[in-house]
Amino acid sequence: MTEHTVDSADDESLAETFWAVASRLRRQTRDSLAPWDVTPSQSRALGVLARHGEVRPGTLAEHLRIAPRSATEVVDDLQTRGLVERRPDPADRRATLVALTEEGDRVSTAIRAARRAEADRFFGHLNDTDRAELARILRTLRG
Amino acid sequence: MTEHTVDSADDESLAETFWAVASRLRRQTRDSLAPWDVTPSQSRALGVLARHGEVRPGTLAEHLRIAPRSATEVVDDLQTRGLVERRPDPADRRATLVALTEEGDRVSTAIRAARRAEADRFFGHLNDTDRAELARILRTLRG
DNA sequence: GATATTGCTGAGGTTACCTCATCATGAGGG
DNA sequence: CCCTCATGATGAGGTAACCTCAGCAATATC
Repeated sequence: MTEHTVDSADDESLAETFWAVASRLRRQTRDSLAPWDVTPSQSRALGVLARHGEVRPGTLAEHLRIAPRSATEVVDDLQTRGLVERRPDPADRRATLVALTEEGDRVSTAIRAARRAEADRFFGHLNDTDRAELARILRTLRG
Repeated sequence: MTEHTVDSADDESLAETFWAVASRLRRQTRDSLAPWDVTPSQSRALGVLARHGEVRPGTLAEHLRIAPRSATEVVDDLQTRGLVERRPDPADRRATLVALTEEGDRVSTAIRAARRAEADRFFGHLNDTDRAELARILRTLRG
């Protein structure tokens, strides 16, 4: 078994604590996505597609705030998993449109529910007051 | 400039706000580390070494909450940059001790100051009460 | 029509992690 | 004293999620 020998004593900065929490949340998210064999970044892309319908890879990249080339990659992965399909953009023959398949639509709906449950579990360790405080403070920091 | 913020369209969940803050902080941290050509994970390791003095790779891993093998890697990188050195542990011939070099000590001190300034800038928007609250809440979430 | 721009993707790189296998050393039992 | 098991570090090899740069079409602009 692992022992909790982590710095709880010394003056860990706020930023460090923040990152520790972030990495825990990231791992939990990953785990909660495991049943669908979908990575977090794929799930984010599915979310955009569910909200916006068919979009070009470039547009997807903007929504995800990543480079266009990286969007191509995510789309590749989703396509091999049969969750999205590419079709030519009738308006511009250079462009492609990416859309959810039926399966992709099902999975994206299921994931949305799972993610909400997962967030509840994670932040559920807090009482209502703390959760509200955290939300308020984070909104201040978001800028 | 490129960070994984979730599409900020609808449904502002706690998790989404959290990640929005995370990406802002991450970018700022990266920028503030640039002058020393040290990655965030290396800087975290330097921090642990500065606080704890010489430690074994395995102990370092515990503090950083990463696998022992990954600590070996971070130490490798810091060693090629001349910021740390390995020496045999006199108490156990299987083990190695990792310690800051003089240069590593200088750099880690400089980084510490820069990070504090950066954190002040980032978390400085909060008053003392909120900062304390945030720290407390994050510590309960860290697990 | 020549030129610049846009949209996508191939090639190849980076960071920060991971697991599994190996090897030396150390600790405890018989 | 030997045998077995646990432990510390590391080699080998892998993954996710990004990146840049180059190149090729197709479109827009002048």
